[in-house]
Amino acid sequence: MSVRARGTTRLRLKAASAARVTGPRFQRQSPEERRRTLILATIECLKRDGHEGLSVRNISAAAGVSVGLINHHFPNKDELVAAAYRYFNNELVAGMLAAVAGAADSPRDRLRAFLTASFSPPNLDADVLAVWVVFWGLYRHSRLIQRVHQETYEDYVRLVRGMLAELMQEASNKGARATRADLRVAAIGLTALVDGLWLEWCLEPGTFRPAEAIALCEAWVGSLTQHTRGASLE
Amino acid sequence: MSVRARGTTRLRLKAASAARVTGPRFQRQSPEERRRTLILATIECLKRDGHEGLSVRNISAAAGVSVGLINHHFPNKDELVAAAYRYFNNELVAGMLAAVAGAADSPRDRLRAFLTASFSPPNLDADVLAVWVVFWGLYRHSRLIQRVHQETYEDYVRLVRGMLAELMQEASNKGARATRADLRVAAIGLTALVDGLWLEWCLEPGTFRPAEAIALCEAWVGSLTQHTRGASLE
DNA sequence: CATCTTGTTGTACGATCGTTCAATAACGTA
DNA sequence: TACGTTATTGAACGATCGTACAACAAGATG
Repeated sequence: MSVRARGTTRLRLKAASAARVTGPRFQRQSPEERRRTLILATIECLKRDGHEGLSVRNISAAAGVSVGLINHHFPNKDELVAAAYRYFNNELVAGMLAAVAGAADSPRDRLRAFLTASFSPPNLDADVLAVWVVFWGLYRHSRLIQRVHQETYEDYVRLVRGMLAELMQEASNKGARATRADLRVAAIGLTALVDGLWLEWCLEPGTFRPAEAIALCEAWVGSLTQHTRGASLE
Repeated sequence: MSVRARGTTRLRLKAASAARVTGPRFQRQSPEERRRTLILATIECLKRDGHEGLSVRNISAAAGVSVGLINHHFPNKDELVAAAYRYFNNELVAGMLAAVAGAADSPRDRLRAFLTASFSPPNLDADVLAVWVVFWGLYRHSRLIQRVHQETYEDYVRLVRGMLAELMQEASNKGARATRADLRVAAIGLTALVDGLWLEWCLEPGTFRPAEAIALCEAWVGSLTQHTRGASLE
């Protein structure tokens, strides 16, 4: 935070505050820039202080702006939080898509890339869990949050189902019999396993290593595609 | 809430409020009773309003008492919340232990009873999830909550590991080879799968039926005990 | 019936919350 | 350089928060 040195040290006539040598007291930014700054500050506060950190004063301080600016760029605090939730969701999905897209061209490699990304930073982080937990707590009572969830979670589900469909298609070519019902149950199970392991690790990082979680998930998928039948009772 | 009719309608001399015909305005209770009432009211508020419901005025209103009474039975609000968390945890574990104890005398039946209890009311409930989420959110920043978690979660882990140990012992008698490392990984995996499915169902109850979740878990345990080796890479 | 203990009430206080709004000033534009 | 737009500030507001505390009264005790 260096003192900004302007080219011309102008003499203010109206506000003749004694000896003004510093430059402008703040920088104007475009609404898009400022909104993004505030969103990032919100997530930062969420990571640091959890639900308690969600105050306009806390957030504005983290963003380095005044309290009033929040209500200038967002109609109210809930909208800012919802925007932060959307950003957080989009970042997760984008990271997953990128990880999968960067993997080798094999269903098994794509799954491994997905799992590796799931159990690596920045996702595998207690701070990140703290942020999610706060959003989950808001979910039931905020229509805004519900809408954002619905819009963003869809992409995640599509990714998981797509990967499993590839794998089961491959297994099917080798003689195994995999139905559409199996795919549905498999997606539910894999999601649950990943989420549960991720939750467990974030809450108590010492109990197992990320590599074990990945192996566990791969074994689970393997047990699905290896046998003729999966888990469903019907 | 009927008007309490006392045997003798006594005439108050000091507080000569006009025409006092009602009985006592409140009932004194033992500290244990009152503490329990306040704890139940806290959980009720948590279910109804989530984190927002955690105010002394909201809680005291739900308990039918005045605001000040909370600080008479608890040193501060955080202690009340921690007590509610302890109660909530103990209820869960007690319910699980009872379900398992009431099952037939077979490892497989005990596991099924455990899973059935996990995916049935009162555990399988969006309201209950909302309560858990709030507690999770408090976990990182409250030493009280951390201590309660540590003390109560231990019992749950012991139960899960005990059931899996039985099952793997049984499988071992039938020729399968199961190591202690497998047991550890199995406990981690089963816990994650149960938690993940439970979370998934509470968030979106329409996507699958509780019976499917049970079948999924049983198939997972089956794939562990059936084969010679589990999931670990080492 | 008088007395004592203490569970209970309800007000008051200071802190902090989200939001409003008039004043200010940064910076593009003419 | 002068002007206009508007991003930005910061004080002020009412509401609500957790807690403290003096007064009250319910119920046990003699």
